[in-house]
Amino acid sequence: MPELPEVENVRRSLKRIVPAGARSRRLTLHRPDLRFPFPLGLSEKLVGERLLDIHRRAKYLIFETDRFWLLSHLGMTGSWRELSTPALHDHLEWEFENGPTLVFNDPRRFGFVSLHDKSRKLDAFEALGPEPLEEDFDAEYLLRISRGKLQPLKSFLLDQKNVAGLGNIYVCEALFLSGLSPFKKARQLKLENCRKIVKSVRKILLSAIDAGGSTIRDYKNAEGKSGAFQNGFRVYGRDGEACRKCRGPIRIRRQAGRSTFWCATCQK
DNA sequence: CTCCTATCCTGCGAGC
DNA sequence: TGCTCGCAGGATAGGA
Repeated sequence: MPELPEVENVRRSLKRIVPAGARSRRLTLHRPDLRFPFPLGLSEKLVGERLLDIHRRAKYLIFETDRFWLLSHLGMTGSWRELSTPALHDHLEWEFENGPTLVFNDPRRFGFVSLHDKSRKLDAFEALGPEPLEEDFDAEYLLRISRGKLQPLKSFLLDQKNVAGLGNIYVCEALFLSGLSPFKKARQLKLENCRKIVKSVRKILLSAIDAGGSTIRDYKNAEGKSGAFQNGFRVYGRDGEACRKCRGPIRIRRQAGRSTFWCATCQK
């Protein structure tokens, strides 16, 4: 479900729901695990902790409390919301004193949460590449890490250790904007191509964040608001339809287990 | 190494 | 209408 723009919108909406410094009263689990078992002693450890801030790294939400980092990955169908009516697949409830109760819901259970002591080094993100909206994601970096790689651009940009936060939708959209084929080999990239990619990725992500993310089926932020960026898709989910630029057909092909959408005329 | 496949799980739309 | 099939926004272990 959620790529960087959706997670960023979830983060912002969660911050509007829970007042900074709200004290954790109780955390309830409705099953032992999601993708992984819930951390040992999760509920006990978080009681009395204040929620100081909510951050994002790649597609991870990071709840910062007095003593812990609580990481939440949404997988494909994970969502946070303020509890009003209980629903099927509500797995975790987090109550705050004089405040709301947050609920994590995840039908497919590909999501997970993990708990990390702030006094220890956080190594959960060590394998992740740079944030695509930060300065260290630039053309020189892309050129350097793409040397010798036979991998097609699509898989190269989906790989979280190259750049962290892109998923299937935004890679397809960014590649269309860059005019580069998803099947081009990474090692064939020239510096100029890398500039195009960096610029396109940034532009797509910023527009998508602004639009509240993309709602294909069921994505909503924590306040229940859907995204609107799906209305601006140039290629994703548009196979058989006319390219908005050249009027040729948008095509779809299976690539590394995922659907790739592209325009064979506009992307070389 | 590098790259692809299968896998975890539920829900839904297409096609019969 | 009801069934089966394939696919879905992610990540990763394992095999070629």
